[in-house]
Amino acid sequence: MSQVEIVGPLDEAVGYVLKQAATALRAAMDAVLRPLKLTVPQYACLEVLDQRPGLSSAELARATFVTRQSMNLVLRGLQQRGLLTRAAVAEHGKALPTELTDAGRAQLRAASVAVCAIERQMLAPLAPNAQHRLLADLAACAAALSGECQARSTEHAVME
Amino acid sequence: MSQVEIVGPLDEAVGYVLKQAATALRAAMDAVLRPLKLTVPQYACLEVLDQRPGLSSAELARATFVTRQSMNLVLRGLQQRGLLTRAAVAEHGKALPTELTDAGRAQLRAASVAVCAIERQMLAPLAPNAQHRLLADLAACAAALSGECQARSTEHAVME
DNA sequence: TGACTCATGTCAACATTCTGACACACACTC
DNA sequence: GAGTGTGTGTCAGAATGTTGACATGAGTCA
Repeated sequence: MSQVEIVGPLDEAVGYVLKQAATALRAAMDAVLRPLKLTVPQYACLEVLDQRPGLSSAELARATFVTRQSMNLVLRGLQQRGLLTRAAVAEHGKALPTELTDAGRAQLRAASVAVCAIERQMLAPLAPNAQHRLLADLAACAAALSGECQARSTEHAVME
Repeated sequence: MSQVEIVGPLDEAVGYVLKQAATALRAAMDAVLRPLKLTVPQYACLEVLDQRPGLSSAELARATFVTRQSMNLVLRGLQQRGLLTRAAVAEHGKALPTELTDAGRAQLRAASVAVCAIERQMLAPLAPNAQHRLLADLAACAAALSGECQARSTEHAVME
């Protein structure tokens, strides 16, 4: 029985530390977003929508790692508060393009400042180059897991 | 407008990529644990308990990033399946020490092998030294967030 | 001793998210 | 044109996790 198959101490397991970091980030974001009356999924929705206006609910859901059904509730809440608008009728297929309102953009701006502060706090112990490295490594890890389903051709690492 | 306060493209936001990696890992773990009739929280519970026998439900909850109440349900399910035992009476305070049974250890062994395979797949694109660096960087990020939160809310940080 | 604080286990109510299911709209093939 | 496949929006139910609350046991300090 080789040691490779045994999980070492938890602090040395990447999965555990990844979960720890994600949990801490989630809690911190939740704390700073609460005064703005925004949940993390709501903020994520606004952020994605600001960068990619016109996205449908289903596309938004994939971008924020939730189901279409959950995103639908999020959108409904944000729409009622006047932070975004959805087309009443579909131009193409059944997808209803969604866009931020001015109020939504203003709210997002405030939230974005708060969240950026959290990110800076999180990355404070790391040098700038280490921060970029972390970003690239995490992206590679995510791709290595999710990419397995569709393409196994990633035999070689793509460096940019 | 200063660029510092604006979240850049999502792919360059550490929080976003962190969430992406955590979600992918969670989904992959869920897939390999399902045949073993284990959920991710259940596996996490077994893993922690194996490394630190005798932990109470509350301690277990903190170690696996859930509430005491949730952990209680997890423990109840695992206990009914004979994978762990809880002391009927508390020796000290109200804490009920928990330990794995032989069946629990066997189940954990199988799960651990599967999860380790996932971790290796996730880390495959990274060189060994990059893997250790990622581990350390993530730990530093988590500490930078949770340490600050604790210090601000309770005024005194408990370091061990 | 008594009051206080802290941690634990547990109950109940609540919120959030997911799974399963259905109908609809478009693109493609035959 | 008819059939098929994919993507989308939506409803309902279930599972999951959380917050709030309470009683209990142990330690601390006046």
